[in-house]
Amino acid sequence: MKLEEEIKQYHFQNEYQKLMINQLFTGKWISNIISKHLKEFGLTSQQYNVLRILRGQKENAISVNAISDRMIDKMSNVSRLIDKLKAKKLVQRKINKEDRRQVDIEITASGLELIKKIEAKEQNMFNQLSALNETEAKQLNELLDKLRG
Amino acid sequence: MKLEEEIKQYHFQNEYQKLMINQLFTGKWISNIISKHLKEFGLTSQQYNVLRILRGQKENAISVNAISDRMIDKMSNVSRLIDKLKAKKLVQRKINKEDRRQVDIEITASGLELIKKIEAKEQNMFNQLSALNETEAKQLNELLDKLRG
DNA sequence: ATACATTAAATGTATATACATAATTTTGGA
DNA sequence: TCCAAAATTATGTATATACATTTAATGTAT
Repeated sequence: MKLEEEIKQYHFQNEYQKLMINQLFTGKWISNIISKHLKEFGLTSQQYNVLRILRGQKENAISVNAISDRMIDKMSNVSRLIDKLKAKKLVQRKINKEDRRQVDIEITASGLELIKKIEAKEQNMFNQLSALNETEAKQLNELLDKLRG
Repeated sequence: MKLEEEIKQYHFQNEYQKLMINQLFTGKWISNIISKHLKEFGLTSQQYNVLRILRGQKENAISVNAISDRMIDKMSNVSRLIDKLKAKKLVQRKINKEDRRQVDIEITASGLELIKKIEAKEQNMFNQLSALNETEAKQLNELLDKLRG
């Protein structure tokens, strides 16, 4: 639905104001799609993001800071996010021997399994974006990158 | 900066996965710009959104539900949002006489003043989007609308 | 070697949010 | 008319988030 109908606002100061609002709205829209998808697996989108980052590191454990650097939403308290994942036995902590301030995090076998299960149903999620064809999706990606300068 | 650098992820399953991530990232980016701008005025972006909706209604008070319908982020508890605005004397509540379930909300004079102050500095915020020219901004708006179907 | 600054992670705390439930009023059908 | 369903707003509660502070380890300049 057009933004105007979604929020019942039919006039904007300029194209940039509309863009801000549209971007906020669409970000929230995507975020809801993802949250719903992850709900049946008991994960938040932040937690899933961390799990995927850890998997991307293969065998190498990675510091809390490095996780934060790679997150889509660079929130301040990755520590507590790790707590949650650890409680579910999806990750484990290891003190780094070279720098004992640093705590390295590693995904567990059951963490890897969970990601697989989630990915098996992921196509359903992508299908919700199919109003755009691939060329348009690419074009949108480029405009978003450019927007952020 | 390109998404790849921002989150240090250089491979995506497909253009749609990248789009989801890019959209989340950019939504958060905009949201931060707005929050920072509003911080000096002591408002959250949700509160500001409500104030602007109320101003848009001119003289007419408007129900809590109608506010929710018009919000960018259609959150469940507008009631408590109104509490906060009322505590700052930016809005007031009025029981509707035709339907006593309904509570109509009205912006106060000082609410209107505050919006004016905020808007006076708004151009600074739009300037942060100036990496896109107006044609591109329009194109982006169209793609976002189309994405949501 | 010591003092001071910096870094990494964790914690405290206030506020925000999601989601379920309640309280009140209105609506609409038997 | 009366009663169940729906609508509207408010509240309870658990969790998430933002932001400041703390703790511990390391780096650096003298």
